[in-house]
Amino acid sequence: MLAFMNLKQLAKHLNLSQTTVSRALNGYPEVNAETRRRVDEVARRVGYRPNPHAMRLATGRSHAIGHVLPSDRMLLIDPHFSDFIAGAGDVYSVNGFDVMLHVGGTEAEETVYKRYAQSGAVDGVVVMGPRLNDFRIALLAELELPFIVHGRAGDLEEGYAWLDIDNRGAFRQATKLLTDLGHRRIGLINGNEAMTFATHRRQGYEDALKASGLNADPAIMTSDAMTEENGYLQTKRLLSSGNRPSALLFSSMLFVSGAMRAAHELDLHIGTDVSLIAHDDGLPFLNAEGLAPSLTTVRSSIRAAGSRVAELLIGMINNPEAAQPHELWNVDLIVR
Amino acid sequence: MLAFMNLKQLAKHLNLSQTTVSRALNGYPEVNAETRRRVDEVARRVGYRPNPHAMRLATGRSHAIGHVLPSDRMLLIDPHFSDFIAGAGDVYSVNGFDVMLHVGGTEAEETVYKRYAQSGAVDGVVVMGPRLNDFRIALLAELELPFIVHGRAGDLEEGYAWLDIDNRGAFRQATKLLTDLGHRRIGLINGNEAMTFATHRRQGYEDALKASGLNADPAIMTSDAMTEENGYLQTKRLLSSGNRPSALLFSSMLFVSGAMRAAHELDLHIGTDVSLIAHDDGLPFLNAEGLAPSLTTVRSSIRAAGSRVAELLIGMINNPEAAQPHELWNVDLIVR
DNA sequence: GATTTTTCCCAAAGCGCTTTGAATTTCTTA
DNA sequence: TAAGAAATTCAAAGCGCTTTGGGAAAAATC
Repeated sequence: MLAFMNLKQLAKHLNLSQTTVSRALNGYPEVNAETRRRVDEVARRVGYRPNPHAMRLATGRSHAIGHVLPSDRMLLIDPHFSDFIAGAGDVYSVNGFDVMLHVGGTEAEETVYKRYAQSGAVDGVVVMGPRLNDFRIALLAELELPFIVHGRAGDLEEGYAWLDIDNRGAFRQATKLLTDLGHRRIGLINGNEAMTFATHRRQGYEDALKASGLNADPAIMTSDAMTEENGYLQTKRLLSSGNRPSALLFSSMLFVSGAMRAAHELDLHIGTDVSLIAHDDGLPFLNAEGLAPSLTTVRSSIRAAGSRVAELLIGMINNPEAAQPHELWNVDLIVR
Repeated sequence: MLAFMNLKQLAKHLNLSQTTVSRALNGYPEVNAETRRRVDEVARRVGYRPNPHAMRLATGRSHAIGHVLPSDRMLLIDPHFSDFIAGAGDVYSVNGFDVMLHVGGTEAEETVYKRYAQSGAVDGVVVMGPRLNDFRIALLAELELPFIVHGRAGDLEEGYAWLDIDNRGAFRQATKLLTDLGHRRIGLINGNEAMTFATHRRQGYEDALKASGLNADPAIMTSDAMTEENGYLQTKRLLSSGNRPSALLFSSMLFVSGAMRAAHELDLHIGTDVSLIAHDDGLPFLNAEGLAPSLTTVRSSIRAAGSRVAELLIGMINNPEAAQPHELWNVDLIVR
């Protein structure tokens, strides 16, 4: 069992030239069907694997996708990330792509992208957690490195590929559901509004309030990192204020964990004293269905988004001429 | 500004041979100090970056570390993972290593490791979430791919490098604290015991019970994926049983979220009706300090473990002759 | 001053793959 | 049946770097 055979040896073994073997293996047309069969069979039998570094050097393609996580703490550690990458990773590996992950460190994020572009270390990158006017978009466009954004950079929708969920629509719907139920004072516990998804959610919320002739009250709108603790703190603050909201809208299930804790502490009953609706990314360790009283959610699997983003990016890499994909996903309002 | 200059061009630009330039850049001794200075300076000025693929092909070293996540769902999506990798990633990037992440997909885990070993795609790998007699350890040893295990494979402690926390000691201590306080019936909500860390924790728990002349009662010991929902379900089950435990021990803060929900629902007051102690991995989105009533924990930062594991592995790669590192970390019992 | 060392640098040979350009062989067509 | 076309195959030239095996110049030794 010659585990570490290289092309040259394999070719000799087959009494063929490297050229022919290489072509046979890579599916080029100019090779006899019978020859190809032989090559494939022997290659499989001896367990031949082309050396990826040599392949990369020769082709200039790396068959790797870059994910760069800002050194900025909050995004990095975000559990939403691991679920996204779980979805994407699946697609990558099926398509023979590796993931190059870059986390924090001293090297500036910008430098990492430049290095990637210059060296061909990756064939493309995924931009996660875009901000308003995110600098990465301009940078990557200039570097001519194929990339796709999970989310959008503010209102900018052209000039780059993206996949986003309709955060604005989702929160509009959710808020409308509450106003239709008669709620007049609805709090919003949002994620950090430096991120566009949070901005969009606030806009949806405001849309719906306005449609009902209500004004958004900044006193009951918050914008913070999505942690259990912040969910607790903000909920407690809002629910213990004099003019307390009768319903709360959350940008993450992580908030909800904390919120329930706060509600219980204040002896407020969820569903009667205060209504809760949350955005549910489908994080597997935090299941909305399991909550009692069951929670109404706007649900969109972040994992599914990861898969699709990966597919789209691979498509862009394989076919650079095609138009930049833009996908806006509807979000399911699940009334419970 | 010639951003995409290669060695040849750089050498010509400097009126030197590629050899000399390469050596100057890589810190070899046989080059004149002044020459080296010139090379360094010009290289920096023109922004020269060696092509990593060429480098890898020539040296056979990839400057990348592999992390392979089993397709098995529960580990993969585990938020503990993202915090571990956050710690490791920092160290990698400081040392010029990339992370190769492989997630699920159709390719068998074993095949991935073989491919890595054969092709030199990575210089080493990190094994996460080891199980009793984990097959990866034998495999990687046979493949002669440097690797380090975060945790241990059951009682096997030799023959591979590892870093683990003293789970057994931690749970022994935590349990002892409870028995010292007079608790006689203590429940254990553990992670999946296929993982060694969970087994170790149970053993520590049993050690302490035995030391107090108590018997472990399987009826109040559970072993499940560490999710909020399981924490809720198991806590509810245990606390609504006839002979309910007066204290509960949790393997994860995720469990605790659910547990608090369950306790509130049952109208049991935490701290008086039932005492809680949990293992706290220091996940940033789930802060034990923020909990009220504040929670006693055995705490060990999974992120710090990630950093240290990365350091150790890089050390092993740079110095293959050295002895395999074994590190057992004490866990802090934080009484609140 | 001649010889040996040391210092510094270079040309050229890989690393293992893809791809170009050309050479065979086989098949068509006139 | 000879010439042109099509089908296959090959030798060789890269891709951009490291590293081996010398050499020339400078320094040290006798």
